[in-house]
Amino acid sequence: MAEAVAVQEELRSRVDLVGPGPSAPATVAGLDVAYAESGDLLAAAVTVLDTRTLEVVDRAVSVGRPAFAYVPGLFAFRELPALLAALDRLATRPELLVCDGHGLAHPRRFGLACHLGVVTDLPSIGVGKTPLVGVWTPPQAERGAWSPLRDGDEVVGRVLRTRSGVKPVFVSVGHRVSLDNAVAQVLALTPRHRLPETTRTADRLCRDALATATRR
DNA sequence: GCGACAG
DNA sequence: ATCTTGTCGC
Repeated sequence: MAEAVAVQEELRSRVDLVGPGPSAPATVAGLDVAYAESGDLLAAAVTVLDTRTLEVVDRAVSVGRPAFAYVPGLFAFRELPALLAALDRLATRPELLVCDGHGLAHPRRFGLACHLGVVTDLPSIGVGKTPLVGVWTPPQAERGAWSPLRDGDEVVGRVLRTRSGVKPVFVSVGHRVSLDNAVAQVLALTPRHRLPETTRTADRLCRDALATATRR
């Protein structure tokens, strides 16, 4: 487990925090993982959406075993293998990865989104539903409002309101994307729901894959 | 020492 | 993450 931390400290030097990343990507990928109640089986899914129509144009899944125990801060080691396997099965090359979890908003500034970005060398961002690190003040109630997510004296992300009057999401940079662009991409992916269409479609796909794998 | 703690 | 019912609102 100490080795995992060492790996993060080593790889974090490869993170590109400047970006700014694609301003108008043609395709964006969503990644998510579902677990069986038994906890010994999981399904990872990647869906690639056409950013203009938000329709799924490519998809891939990977069923396997959790590669690591769930430890906050080392979360990537648990899902990364399966997610990479799913990414390898994609027929297309997405221009941006939208991860279900954090990027820089991590105790060592190397969350899942950073890890996935560095390993694939693809632009990536993290969109978390709940915080891992940082303090913030609630953003205004209107969609698009945000407030900085601060950890110590660093701004590690933004608390973004994707739907008026609904609980905000936590956006942070993963790799090769600027924070401004990360927020712009998330808003483009949330025309009607709190979570990006990318994570919603990936979530449905991995749940279906898990159900299929379980009943066999 | 006692909590908090992505999914 | 997963286990869970009804309910309020667009």
